[in-house]
Amino acid sequence: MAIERSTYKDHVIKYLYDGMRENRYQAGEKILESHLAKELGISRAPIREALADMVSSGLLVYRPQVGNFVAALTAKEITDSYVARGVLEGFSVAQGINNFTANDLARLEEMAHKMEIYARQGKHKALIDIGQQFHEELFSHCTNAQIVLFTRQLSLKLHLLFYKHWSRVYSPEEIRDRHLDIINALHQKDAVKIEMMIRQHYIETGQKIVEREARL
Amino acid sequence: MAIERSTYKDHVIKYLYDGMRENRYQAGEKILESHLAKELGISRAPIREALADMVSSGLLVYRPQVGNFVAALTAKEITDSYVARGVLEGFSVAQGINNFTANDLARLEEMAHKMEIYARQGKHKALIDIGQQFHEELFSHCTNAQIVLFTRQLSLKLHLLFYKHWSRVYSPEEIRDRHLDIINALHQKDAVKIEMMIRQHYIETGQKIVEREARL
DNA sequence: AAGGCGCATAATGTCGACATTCGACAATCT
DNA sequence: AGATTGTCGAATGTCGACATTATGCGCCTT
Repeated sequence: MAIERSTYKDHVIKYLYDGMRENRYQAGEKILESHLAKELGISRAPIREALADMVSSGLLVYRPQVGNFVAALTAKEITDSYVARGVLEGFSVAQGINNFTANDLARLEEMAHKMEIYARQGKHKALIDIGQQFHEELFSHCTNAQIVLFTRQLSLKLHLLFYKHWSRVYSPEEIRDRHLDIINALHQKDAVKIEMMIRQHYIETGQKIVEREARL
Repeated sequence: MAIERSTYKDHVIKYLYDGMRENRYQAGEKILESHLAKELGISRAPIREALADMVSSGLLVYRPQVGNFVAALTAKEITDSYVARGVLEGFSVAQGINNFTANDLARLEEMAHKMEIYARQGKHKALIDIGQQFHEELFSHCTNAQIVLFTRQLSLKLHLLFYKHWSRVYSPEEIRDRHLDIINALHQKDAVKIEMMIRQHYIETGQKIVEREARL
């Protein structure tokens, strides 16, 4: 498979992202540099850079002198990651709470209803996409670039590793209500309340996902 | 300068850390791969890996096709980083609040007093070292590996970029009291209180550091 | 048969060289 | 003079090959 121009590293990263989204890699699987190099028709140098990048975002795990492996999180690590996401996104939204316009809130509400519909129809892919958008919209109103960076990093990691579970741990009504609760708190402009609500939201979601993983 | 054995990347990282600690690099300065390669007597490959690693921890900034530069944070970015640190370390300590033994608390108290002494004596290096230890001790009782990881990353970044300011923005008494306040809250085992106290602590410190930077 | 040792294989770590791109300076034009 | 363009040097991006190390298999020993 050929790749166009500009720096190869980003192409490799995108290639691996897509691969994970399409389930072409299993948790714990080893990623061989030379295989990727052959697949993409480039040398190992940019491959290595891409892998190192994904290690730093937690999608891969690196063992010196051994190689890179698709992250295989333990139950505790899954819980921890969701808690961390809750802490970060909770603060993000609270910090940016005054930057939401009426228009923003209306759009969020619409998304919540769309999510319910997609959930009922079993359109998991569409549901997951909107879910991503919803939360990206939530925390991107935060003006603290450092927090947004961490939040987005965790968002990506959890998305790629657990997206397939997320859409199945809540009923359509639960999905709608949980998101509407957040929107209501946004209307009230209560920073403390929304921080703790979102934190709690992710803690619960993490627990459900761990339970679901255990069952498989 | 020769380097021993095992993977070179870590040596390069340590070399750059030390260089930053010893003020051999200025904010915004470009890091030339070939210079480092010559200095260390190795090829550019491990250098590039080390630089990429430091980019991911925020110590360097990377511009494609141009190079790596020592991070030069704007006032807003400094503020943001300290706020982020406060959010993360605040949660860390709150989460691990029940893991502190009486012994731990006694050690922390001793550190606080040592810090006051060093501050009075103008022993900035020793003061800074104990300060690092104090906070490492604080957040490392947290069992959430993900949060600890982020916290430690920010801790390192802020340390290397601003350590020289930190020891000068508070009086010896302030340093002692601010840390004793934290220890008192730890005794009370009030998770919410300590989370917000530490968060506030870093927000204030960030502001002071920004003010001090502006004056130079 | 079980366990450990050593070798073969294949992957990662590192290297030096080449290709490509950026940034600065000089020459030219308006 | 100021701005624009062309050129050149130097740094990054990429490559292919070599050095080194981990892992698995087979043989040997007990």
